[in-house]
Amino acid sequence: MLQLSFIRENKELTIKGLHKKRVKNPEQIIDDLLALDNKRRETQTERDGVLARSNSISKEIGGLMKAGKKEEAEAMKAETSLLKAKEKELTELLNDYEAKLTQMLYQIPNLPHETVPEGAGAEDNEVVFLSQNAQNLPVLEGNPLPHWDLIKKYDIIDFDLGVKISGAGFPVYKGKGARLQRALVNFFLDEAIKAGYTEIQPPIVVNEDSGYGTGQLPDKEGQMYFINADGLYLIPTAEVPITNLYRDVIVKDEDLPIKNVGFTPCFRREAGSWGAHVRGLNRLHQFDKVEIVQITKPEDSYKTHQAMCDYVAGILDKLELPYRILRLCGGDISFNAALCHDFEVYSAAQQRWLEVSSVSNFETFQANRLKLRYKDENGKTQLLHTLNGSALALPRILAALLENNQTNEGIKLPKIIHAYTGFDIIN
RNA sequence: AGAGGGAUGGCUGAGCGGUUUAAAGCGGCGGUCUUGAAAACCGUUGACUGUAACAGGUCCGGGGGUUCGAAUCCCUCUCCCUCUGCCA
Repeated sequence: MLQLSFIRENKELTIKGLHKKRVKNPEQIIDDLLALDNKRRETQTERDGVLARSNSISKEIGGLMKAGKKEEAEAMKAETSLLKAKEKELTELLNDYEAKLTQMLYQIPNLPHETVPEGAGAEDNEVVFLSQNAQNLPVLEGNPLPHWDLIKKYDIIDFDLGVKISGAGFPVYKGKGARLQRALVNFFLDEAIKAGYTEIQPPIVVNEDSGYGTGQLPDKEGQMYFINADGLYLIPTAEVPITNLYRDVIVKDEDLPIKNVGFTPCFRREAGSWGAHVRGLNRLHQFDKVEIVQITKPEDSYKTHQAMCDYVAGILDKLELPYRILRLCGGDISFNAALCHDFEVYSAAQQRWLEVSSVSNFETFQANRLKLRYKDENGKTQLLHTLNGSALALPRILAALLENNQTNEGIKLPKIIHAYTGFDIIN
């Protein structure tokens, strides 16, 4: 969430940013927020005065009791009952204001970076890069099959078996399908390690605090699977556990920047979507993903965002997949992000662009909730910036690899992965 | 899962109702001394809130209570350790 102090000091900037994010009537929202903030601070000042008086009386009573002046001490207790009542009333008021302020802040999205284009939705996203092999979109010869037919033809992924043991959206990977996915995971992890990331294997269930820390809660509660008996959530992305490692941490200067990578299954309930665009591997309840997470000083985060985008682009190049990079517009960018670049690969049989990665800079938006800080050169405690990106999400990469590389002989895999799979064709 | 013991500042650890505005040690930072370093000695050493700046307020695992006053007493939750049991 945004810092209240920032909003107080940058009211116009905040309102401008919220307009770009297509928030309705931000003037009213910010006015209400600041009015409540004023009331809160007045109340706190008043309560603190009452507490200060109570504290000093208690000390005096302590002194008198010690000196054996019991009667004088008793006399002083009279005032305290009044103070106590007042203090209780003011504290309740203060708690109420604070709860309301927090609720209001939870509803306010992050402000977009200046490079984020204006726009209402997906159609206004800006294509900032098109890979060489996507300049002319590949056209497949003969009767190309979409991946949901290819997986049946070669018997490498079975949705029906998944339905039998779990439900829709839980595919079973078999034989070369399973081996290809495992190979890709290893490839992605090795690449990240080469780029200086530290591999993390986090738990894939998290507690409520972690859900709040990275912003899945309170709003997106319905998106996560919840284990009622233990009060735990299945993670929707490795971002949640890996970023929450640093919740309530003041990071040492020499440990910055933090670069972590983790492979986990991801679980998403994603209720209510139907049709061809969610067929096959396009949208699942459980899927595998390798995620990169960085934590940087504020002045470094945009340079880091670029580096992370370059890194993801490099992997797609090695996989020889046609892709484009979109800079999401104000209306389409996620609630938490200040800047987000989506990577989409072209899946030639579906003739569709599939989102395979999303690289975001959250600036201090997550760090503020996480209380993730460092000491700047003046010794002052400051919020850090958090960033993350998929590198990469497996199912859609798999879909594109299968579709784009199909031939009459079988699916010919890109060279880079042969050493990982131990085979070069699925037939 | 049963029984018992714990949770205090970056770490170790005292405090068990009123100079605790948390002792002491270690570590960190600054200084004296030194050609430099070590040792020794001296000083310093958290977070949040609040203010123009002070002041003030909050924080001893979380929440609630008793009291004029709680790190200290009571209730409750969470987590950790030891023993027993179970187990990949």
